[in-house]
Amino acid sequence: MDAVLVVKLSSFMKPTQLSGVFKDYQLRSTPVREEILEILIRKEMALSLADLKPHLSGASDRATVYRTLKTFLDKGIIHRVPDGGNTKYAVSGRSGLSTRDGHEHVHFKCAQCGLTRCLEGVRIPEVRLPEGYAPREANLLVEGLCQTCSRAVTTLAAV
Amino acid sequence: MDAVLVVKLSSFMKPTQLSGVFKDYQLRSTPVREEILEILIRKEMALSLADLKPHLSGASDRATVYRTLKTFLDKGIIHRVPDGGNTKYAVSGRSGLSTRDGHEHVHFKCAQCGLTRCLEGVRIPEVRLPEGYAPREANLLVEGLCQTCSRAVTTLAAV
DNA sequence: TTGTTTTTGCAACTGTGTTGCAAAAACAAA
DNA sequence: TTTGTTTTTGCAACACAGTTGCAAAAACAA
Ligand SMILES: [Mn+2]
Ligand SMILES: [Mn+2]
Ligand SMILES: [Zn+2]
Ligand SMILES: [Zn+2]
Repeated sequence: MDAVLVVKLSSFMKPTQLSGVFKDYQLRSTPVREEILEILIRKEMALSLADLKPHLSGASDRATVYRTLKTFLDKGIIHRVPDGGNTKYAVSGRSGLSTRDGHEHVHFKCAQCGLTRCLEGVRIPEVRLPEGYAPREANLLVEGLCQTCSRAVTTLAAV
Repeated sequence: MDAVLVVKLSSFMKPTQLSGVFKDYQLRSTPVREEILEILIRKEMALSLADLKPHLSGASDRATVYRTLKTFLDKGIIHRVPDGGNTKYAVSGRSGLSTRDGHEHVHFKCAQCGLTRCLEGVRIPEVRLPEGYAPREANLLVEGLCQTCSRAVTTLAAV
């Protein structure tokens, strides 16, 4: 881990600009990497391998995808989003700050539609631990209904 | 889910008393169930199937163990403890309250020794979510050094 | 274009968690 | 204690996650 480079990954970024990102991280620019990173950027949600697969253009091996994700993790391009099911992955914020950099945000999983999102604006509150515990990082997953699904419920109730 | 029965499961409970617990939950008392429950009670930490296995007296099928855990979950005897790795399980507090009952406590995973514990006294703080999100439950995992391991570090530094 | 280094695909493997089914065990009732 | 019913267990098979060794292919720097 060396990347002090703060690269902004936004969904407004053109495919052409993406290959430049890899140079910054000293990674070779390959079709698989570009495709995976683009999917993770466009879909603004955390994706598991299974979620990712249908978006991948046919030919790319599972092992390669896993290796790609691991590489992105190592470089801090993406972060893990544990949501109870299989591990999901999301790009490390528009700010370019990974979880390890202390930018620890809350994750929200919708019980209805199943989508998991980074709530980048919501910090994990401090907790007071018993004597002797030395915390280093924290992960807070909130489950419930997302905006879309809770609106649906409200609308339904109003009818 | 029906159990309003609040059964206290403590590590001071004798094996004989355990079989009584099952009756309260309308479960048949079997060797496998008694053994698994006893292990979960004695070890005061969250255990995965892999953690559990070496403590089981030889003959008990993986499928049976999983089914037993699921049964215990359904009855609220134990709760899931997601700690990033495989799912772990821990008895639902001395108070007999499961996570679903609103007694949501923090879990701590030690980066050194790998043990994951329920911090039953530490509640998960409320978080203010963006408009529209309707939270139902929350899970907070803190990683760092546990009491034992952080003490070891301190001691080492003092030498 | 060439040579070096990295990445990919394939295959094989470990481990988790689930399910159908028939035999065995638990229990309630006689 | 025996019997009959219901639940639990073990086995086998399965689907899927995630990892690794290795040789071929692709990326890149010179
Ligand atoms: Mn996130
Ligand atoms: Mn717990
Ligand atoms: Zn939703
Ligand atoms: Zn420790």
